[in-house]
Parts: sequence; structure tokens; C-alpha cells
Amino acid sequence: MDSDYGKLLDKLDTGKYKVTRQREAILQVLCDHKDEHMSAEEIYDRVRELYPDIGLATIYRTLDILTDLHILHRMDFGDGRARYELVQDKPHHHHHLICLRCGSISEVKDDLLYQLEETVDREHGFLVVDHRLQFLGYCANCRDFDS
Amino acid sequence: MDSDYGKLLDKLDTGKYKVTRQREAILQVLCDHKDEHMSAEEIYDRVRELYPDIGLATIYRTLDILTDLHILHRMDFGDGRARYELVQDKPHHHHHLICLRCGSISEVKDDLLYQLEETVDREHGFLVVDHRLQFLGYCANCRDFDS
DNA sequence: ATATCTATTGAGAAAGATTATCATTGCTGA
DNA sequence: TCAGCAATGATAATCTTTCTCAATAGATAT
Ligand SMILES: [Mn+2]
Ligand SMILES: [Mn+2]
Ligand SMILES: [Zn+2]
Ligand SMILES: [Zn+2]
Repeated sequence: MDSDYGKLLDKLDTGKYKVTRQREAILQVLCDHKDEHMSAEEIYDRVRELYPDIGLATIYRTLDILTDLHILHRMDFGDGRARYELVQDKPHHHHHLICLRCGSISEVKDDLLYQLEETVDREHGFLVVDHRLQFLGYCANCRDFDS
Repeated sequence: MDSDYGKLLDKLDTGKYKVTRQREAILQVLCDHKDEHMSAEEIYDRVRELYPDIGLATIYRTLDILTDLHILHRMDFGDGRARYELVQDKPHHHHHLICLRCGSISEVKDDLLYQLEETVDREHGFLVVDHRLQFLGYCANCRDFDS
């Protein structure tokens, strides 16, 4: 929705960074594809529909800035490239379900790790500030196939 | 210990793959550094002490084979290269604590995800076969520093 | 409006990890 | 001894990401 695009613009427009047409186009694409986990290349292809002459380096630079500002979250699903999504939960991130057959990525919004994080603190003296949790397996569509 | 090295040799010697001196040297290094999470390059450097003329491609090829045989587990800690460790737990893997200050990686052997995996199955119809869980934060040595 | 200053940009080179290619080597078994 | 084939090492190629640098755009001061 456009309201979210406005909020993101505000987050970017902190004085530290300029709001350029390239950065606007990138934010627009991220808003228009909220539920995907796009790679830099995929974002690049979609931004070029709005701003055909943008350079790939600008995509990478902007993704870095948005990640620093905690507007974006950078992830690794093991396919050899970083993937990004808008930060919508706090302070910790949601979990991902990766289907080993069709490659689909779905989400688990519930955290449910409080108990485990307490254990980690109590037994290892480790202060947890974030986590990355992925489940590998078979999605509802794929679990009944054999291969 | 050497007993473990013998077991690994047996796992490799299934008829599908030959037990070569290069592969023996790689297994030896993996046994001698069980508790580390070495990269291919780090393994390469250590194997060359035992077998100086080995090629880097052989390292990569062998790590692939050992991973296919479930002797090794390939991991990504977000530092731009794959890291490996001997598989010692089953069926799921243990968790890792990554210190954001000193970079140390420690382990949590307890699984404690059964409940969450049940939830994932019940509410998302997703059949879990493995997981990857990393906690980011500050280790016992680093949690009391400010920066 | 003009000059000035600086952040941003695009193109392309470079880096770094991993994979592919290919000729050579070393076993194994007839 | 020879044929067949897996394994190897050197090196090229690939792929994503970062770096470099000259050109540009936008803001500010004059
Ligand atoms: Mn997500
Ligand atoms: Mn480990
Ligand atoms: Zn699926
Ligand atoms: Zn630490």
C-alpha cells in the first residue's frame, strides 16, 4: 500500500541520506513486492521498469543503506545470493519454512523462542539480541509426493 | 581421537568412492579439528601440511562428497564462505551462538524445538526434516563491554 | 542566475569463493 | 600388459558483490 511507501520514505529521509529518484524507485519496488524475498538482481530487474537507466551498483549501495537503517533485512537461504525483505516485526525476525522439493519459502510469525533464549542466557551466559531460524522440509503441497 | 578417524574411513569406503591418500588426509584434518568450523581454505591449509601437493579443487570435491554422505555438515555463518563440521548429532543439527563482538561461535547441543516443529506442522502443514538456528548476540566474555 | 561544494550515480574493473574443463595419473581387473 | 575409469591438479570460467573513478545532480552561498 502507498501509506507504507510514505513511511519508508520518512525513515530514509533522516538528513543523513538524500531521497533521490533512484532510491524512491527502489523503495517503491520493495513495497510492491512485500511478501517476496527478492535478490538484488530481482530487485534490479523490477526497478528498471520504473527507472530504466539505474545501475546495478546503485541497487547494491541502496540495499546496504536500507539495511543499515533497519528498513530492510538481509537474509541467506543458501542459494548463493542475499535476499531482502522489509522489516515488519520487532525486535526479532520471524522464521522461514523452506521446501526442499519446490523451493517455496513461507513464514512463521510466532516467535516461540523465548524459553530457548532464556536457556541460552542461563546456561551459556550468552546474551541474545536476534536469531535466524529456518526449517527445512516439505510444504503442504509437496509432503505427499514420494521423491 | 583416532577411533573416530577409523569410523569416518568406513563411512567413506562404501564402494561408491575410493579411499585415496588425499581423502584420508582431509578426513584426518577434520578429525584433528572437530570443534572448529573450518572453511574450505582453512582445511586446505591444514591438509597441505600432511599432503603438500594436493589441489584446492580436490578439497572442494571431497567436501562435497563428504557432505553428500552426511559425514559433514555445510553451514553458513554469514561471512561469505561455507564452513564445515563433522556430523555428530541426529537427526537434527545443534544450534550456534554467534558473538557480534568477537566473532566466536559456540554451540547449544539441546534441541528444544520439538514444540515449535509441532506447531509448524499443525498450523502450516509443513513437514520439518531439519532446521538451522543461529543466535546472534554477545558471549560471556563480551556481554559486559559497552561498544 | 552563477559559482561552488559534496553526495550520488553508472560503467566497468576487480575481488573472492566456488565450479567447470581437461589433460594426466593411478588403480583395478581382464 | 593393456584397457577402462575414477580421481587429481592446474587453470579457466562463473557468479555475486565490492571497488574505483569520472561525470552528474542537487543544494547552498554569493
Ligand atoms: Mn520473511
Ligand atoms: Mn557446530
Ligand atoms: Zn513445496
Ligand atoms: Zn564474544
